[in-house]
Amino acid sequence: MSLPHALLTALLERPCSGSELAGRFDRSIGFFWQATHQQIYRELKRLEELGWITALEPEAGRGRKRAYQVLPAGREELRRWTGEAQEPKPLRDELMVRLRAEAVIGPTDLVRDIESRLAQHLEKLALYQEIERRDFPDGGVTRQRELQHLVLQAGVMAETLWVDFCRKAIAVLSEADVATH
Amino acid sequence: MSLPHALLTALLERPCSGSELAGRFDRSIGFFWQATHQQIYRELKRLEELGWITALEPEAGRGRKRAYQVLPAGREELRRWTGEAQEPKPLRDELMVRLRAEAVIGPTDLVRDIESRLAQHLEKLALYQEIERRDFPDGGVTRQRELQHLVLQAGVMAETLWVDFCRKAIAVLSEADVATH
DNA sequence: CCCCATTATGCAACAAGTTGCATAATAAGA
DNA sequence: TCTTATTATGCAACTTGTTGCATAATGGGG
Repeated sequence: MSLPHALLTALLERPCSGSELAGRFDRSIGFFWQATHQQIYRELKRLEELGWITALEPEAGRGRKRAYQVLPAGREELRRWTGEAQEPKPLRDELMVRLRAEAVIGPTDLVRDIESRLAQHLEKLALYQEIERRDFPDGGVTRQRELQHLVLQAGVMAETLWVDFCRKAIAVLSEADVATH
Repeated sequence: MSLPHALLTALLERPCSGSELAGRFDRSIGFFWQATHQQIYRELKRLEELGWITALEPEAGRGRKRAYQVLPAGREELRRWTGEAQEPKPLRDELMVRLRAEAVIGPTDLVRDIESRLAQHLEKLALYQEIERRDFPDGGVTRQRELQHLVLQAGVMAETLWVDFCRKAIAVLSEADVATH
């Protein structure tokens, strides 16, 4: 159960409409949580029924766009959920299955895909580092800023890990399969 | 669509029964892919209907345990899937949402949960490193072994990342919230 | 042999993610 | 002003993961 809480977080950061949320989940929030517009609308309806959020009147001149804001009960639910104990989620990535599969069936086109992934991860790493420079030149002045920076750092660390791992994988996959290697 | 392929991989590594698969998904395969026994049985039935695997006769003296093995069509499907291009899956972890939530609502018990997580990740890291020492003392002699080692290394890298990250998070979360900090 | 505990298999309901499709409202361009 | 493109909202079907529950077979102990 995280999409509702991600929505509550996003709306507490800034009240906005369903479609703006969809945009934010495609971009900034999407760096650490993803959701489709169908999901978002589905969930907004639920959150409203639970009394955790409320819809504001559409702004003048913006006839249809309906902004949502978090109610006290929603804020309290987010506080509860944030502080509760949760199990870490184990690693789970198709790439691991595919590497194990190649180990047993022999060479496939997997190395080409990993080369493409390497490029993508390098690109994303550069983007995160650029965002870091732009948004957090001094790290973070308030606790809030520091925490936001921390989440971005998680992205940097993850992309760095994938870059390293792709390089390792390409090295192994590119070797000729010599029996007494 | 990865569970079917994870099952094909596991069965190619070693034909076995549904319950043995469940055990393997709780342990070794479970380090990089997880599945419940309900899922496994559901999927085995599907794979059999697709003609990708076949059930062997129960072994003598093992009246009920039914082993499965992969058919040529299943092997070919696994080869196809392994080599196809796939998008990397972006980072997606509740902990990031919770950190962002705490940034906006203020202090919660999150730091306690992260301390507990740190211990869990350290423990798992130690376990993976022990497995690495035991199973791959020389890295890997064949391509197959090298690829298996590589997947284990991914686990080591991931746990190392989480240990580092938890430490960073604890440091930030433990600071008193001073405005002009 | 009998009884109880454990194991192997599997149905079912629900939640959450994914994809397709749709309508109405609004904005932009001619 | 009219037409077309874009945007905002949202229903629906399906897949995959999660959890509860169940039965029958097998194993172990008394």
